[in-house]
Amino acid sequence: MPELPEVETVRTGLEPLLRGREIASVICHRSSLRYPLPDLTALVGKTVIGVRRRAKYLLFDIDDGQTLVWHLGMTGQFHVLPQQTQAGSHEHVCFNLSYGQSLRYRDARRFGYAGLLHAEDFEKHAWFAALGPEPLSDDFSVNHLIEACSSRKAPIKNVIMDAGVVVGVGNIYASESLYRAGIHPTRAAGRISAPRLGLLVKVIREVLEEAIDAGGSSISDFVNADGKPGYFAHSFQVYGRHGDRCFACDKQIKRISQAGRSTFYCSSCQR
DNA sequence: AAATGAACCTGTTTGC
DNA sequence: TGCAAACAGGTTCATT
Repeated sequence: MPELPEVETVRTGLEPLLRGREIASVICHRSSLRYPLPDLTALVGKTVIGVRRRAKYLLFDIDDGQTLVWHLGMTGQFHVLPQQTQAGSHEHVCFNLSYGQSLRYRDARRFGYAGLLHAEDFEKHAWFAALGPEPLSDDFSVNHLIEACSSRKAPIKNVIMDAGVVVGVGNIYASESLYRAGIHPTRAAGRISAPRLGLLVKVIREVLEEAIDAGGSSISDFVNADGKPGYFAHSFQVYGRHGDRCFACDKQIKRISQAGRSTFYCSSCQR
């Protein structure tokens, strides 16, 4: 389900609903998702003091100095519902909160995972230690991308999806960004000029910011904490449009497979 | 070293 | 229509 804009949309929706809420009880319907779940009952009686995001991870800061780290995988969703609401299908965890509401985690494919880490050094954990910069921060500079691409023979699409290079760019926004930058997705990263990589940095930022402003992209089932879909899918130029015409040049959008993922591009506009 | 493919799961779409 | 194969927003691990 989620790339960076979708996770950020979830974070924005959850933060005001959770900040200052005490966790009254926890109901766990299974002991493991992708990995075994941490002991979530340790959170009973604790208070959520904030919700942050790093890469595609949600970070629930707890008042005892711990951070509940949660990755949504492909189909993970968080919803805030009244406590009396029946558990939905594929609902694996329910946190009952003060003031009669509950935070529910639902995840059909169960690729999501969670951990309970110490807030002050969570970035040393294996999930975070090798991550590259946030794409919307100044650390994701033109020089950083030039450095990461230099002498690399891998296709540029694979490089911008490499979380060690830059985080948060998933399969949708990789295709959309390369289209906007006019760069062919199979081009070797090390054979792209510095000005073109500079343009790529700029458009990755633009695409992600526009998607966040639109509340994310809902392809089949992405919804935010209020159960509302995002609208950025209406803005796709290439993703999922294979066989249809390019809005710019009228040629057919192509679909290929790279590293096991579908890539969409225009062979005329992207070189 | 770096790149591909499989694996983890279930639900939905596509194609014969 | 019905069934099976293909495919889906992510990440990690094993195998070239």
